[in-house]
Amino acid sequence: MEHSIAADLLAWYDRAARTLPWRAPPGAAPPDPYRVWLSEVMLQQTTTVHAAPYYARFLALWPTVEALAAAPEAAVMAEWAGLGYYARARNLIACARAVAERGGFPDTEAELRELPGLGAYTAAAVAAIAFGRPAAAIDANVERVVARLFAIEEPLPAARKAIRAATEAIVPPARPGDFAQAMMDLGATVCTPRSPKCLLCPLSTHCRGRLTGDPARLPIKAPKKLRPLRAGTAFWIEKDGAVWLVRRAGKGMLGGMRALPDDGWSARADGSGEAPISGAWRAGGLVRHTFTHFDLELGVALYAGERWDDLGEGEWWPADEIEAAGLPTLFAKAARLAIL
DNA sequence: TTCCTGAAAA
DNA sequence: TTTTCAGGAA
Repeated sequence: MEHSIAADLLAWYDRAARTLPWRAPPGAAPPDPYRVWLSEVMLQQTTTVHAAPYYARFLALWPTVEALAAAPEAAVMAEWAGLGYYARARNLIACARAVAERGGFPDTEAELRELPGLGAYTAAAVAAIAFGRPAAAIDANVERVVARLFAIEEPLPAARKAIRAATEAIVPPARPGDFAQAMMDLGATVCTPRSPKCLLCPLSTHCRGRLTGDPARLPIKAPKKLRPLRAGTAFWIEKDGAVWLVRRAGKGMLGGMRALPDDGWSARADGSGEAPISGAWRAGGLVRHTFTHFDLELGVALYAGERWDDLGEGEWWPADEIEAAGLPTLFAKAARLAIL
């Protein structure tokens, strides 16, 4: 009974698999582990459409894990700009260096799990896709598919144990990598969050959620809490066509990224409003930006004074090449306002 | 609990 | 236009 779920899913995958830049066709030899790992890290909390151009650029710049390990940190962070969750980029570098050091990727789920930036999901995905291990790669797509398939009524996150057990029971010994990718494709294209296309689903005859009449309500999620609104200011300081940029602290919000100087706003408190240098300022507009756990209203202040000493650590960057600075989206928005 | 962003829905 | 939502690691 259970084994036919995998068989039906794989038969569907053989004709309906999405073609993605990092993926081997169904049944083909697995791609280079480096490519599998790079794509999976980029796909953490990120859609395939958004990640694809980043994947192509990274691969062109750094075709091997050794090349990435040898890359300057600042260059990697700048290439990551706009993808979000910048701890992933810091972990990417640390992981590349660890892997280069030990002479290649380990080929078991447990060893992969030890590397920086590889949690339960990514370790299982790389083990299955790159090394053919029968590991259960459970991302949000798989969670949704399995919760519906077995009509798991318990709300998330408590349901994770039951979902894991159910998933492990249907992972096939043959083609576990294709199985993992098929589950993700099914979740992304058929068993979608809002209006699942049950009529097109290769698993509809197995699906107990469908018998309840309304599979779309699964998985049940715990209610989310509302986001506070914070206020802050970013400072645009220009001199002879160049802008003053700083490097943010290595950890925390937008950690390690190039940025405009600001007044210290955070998730927990508004900024002080204090400018990094004294002199006249004029208003450059307001940027609204939403983070996971708070909304931010960032005022942009434009320097109108004429004393540029006492700026501290930072660098002058040509204002007309600000796109190339690798600013995270929040500051890219602020820069766009300032340049108008 | 702390980390971002862009697409989709309202 | 504004709001909601999708998507894992530490």
